[in-house]
Amino acid sequence: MRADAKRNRDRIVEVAREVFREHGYDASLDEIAKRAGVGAGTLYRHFPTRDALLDAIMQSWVDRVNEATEKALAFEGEDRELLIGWFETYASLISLHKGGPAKITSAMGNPDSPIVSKCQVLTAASQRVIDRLEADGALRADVDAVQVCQLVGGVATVADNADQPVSAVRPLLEVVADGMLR
Amino acid sequence: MRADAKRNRDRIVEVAREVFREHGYDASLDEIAKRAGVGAGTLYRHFPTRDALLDAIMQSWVDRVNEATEKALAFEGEDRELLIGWFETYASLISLHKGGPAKITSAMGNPDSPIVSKCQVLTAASQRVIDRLEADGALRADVDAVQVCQLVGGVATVADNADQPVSAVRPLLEVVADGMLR
DNA sequence: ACCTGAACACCGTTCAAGT
DNA sequence: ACCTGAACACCGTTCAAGT
Repeated sequence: MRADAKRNRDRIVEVAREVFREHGYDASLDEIAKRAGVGAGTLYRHFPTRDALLDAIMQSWVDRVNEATEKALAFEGEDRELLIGWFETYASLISLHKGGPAKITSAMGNPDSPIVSKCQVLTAASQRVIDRLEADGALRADVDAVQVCQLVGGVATVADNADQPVSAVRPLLEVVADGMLR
Repeated sequence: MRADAKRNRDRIVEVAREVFREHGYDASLDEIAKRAGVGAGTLYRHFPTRDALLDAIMQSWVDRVNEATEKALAFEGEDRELLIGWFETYASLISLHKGGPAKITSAMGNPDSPIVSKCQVLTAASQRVIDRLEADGALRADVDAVQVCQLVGGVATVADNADQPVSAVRPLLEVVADGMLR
């Protein structure tokens, strides 16, 4: 890739992150191009779809997911608290910007989504939490990681749609946790 | 209201119901006007916002909610089955068209929403189911109707976003039910 | 009083011309 | 090889003119 192409690409991703945070996932791509100082065609050349741009944005976000997972697993205390804590972390992680929770959760379990690899990072993280609880014998046998991601994603979507912080839906997360635990 | 105005209004609602079912809640309002055989301005005169049109569509839908509630309450069997059955019914009721679950669920508990009255119909219905279960002593004390609507609405939104039928998310509804029951 | 539809604004997407 | 930005298409919304 040519140096100027790489520079443009990086700049677009950086600006997109900013604009998505400000205006949500439905933000104007034209504004992103303008703020990045490139023509509209350049944006489309690098990212043929809106989702491709989202995928690029989430590249650096993977590190944060892994960090948060380690932190959750290091928690020493009651299983219920661990689980609810992870739910809150998970919900926050997918609340990158308005429209994010719905976008990510609907991609969950869909192998054709342009952001599959990012969903896998999330399901893998949830799987690790589940494994830890399963080892404690604290879990009902029939829950899998994708279901957990969908459920918590659904709750996060509720909060996002209502323009409320994740903390506002904590009672819902507690119900979900209780439904999963023995 | 003049006779021709009423005729136009009714026609718009009827067509909107059809078009929303076909193309989801984001369908083009222009297409609705065209199919209804009215000018774009006429649609805007009767329904200044997209939500006002949705509210009108849901007018007749209220009867269906009440019917379904009676049917759910008439169920004789285990509490768990009753609750899961109601969840499935609820999820189907708010899946009027693509985008419906998110729209309705985000309006839940927001007094300024243009479709508040419709949300109240839903929460009242859920409250009746909750009351029945509470009388049986089957419920955890700390669940209210709005929370139930939000949780089940969140699950319905997951199904809707992934273009899947309500039946596909039944395992998630079971987890929610188990979280609510003693 | 109500309706029509042209006009405007806005945004996504493409592509010919330029470097 | 990559970029630009004008051009096109599409849709929401308004409003002057018509009945």
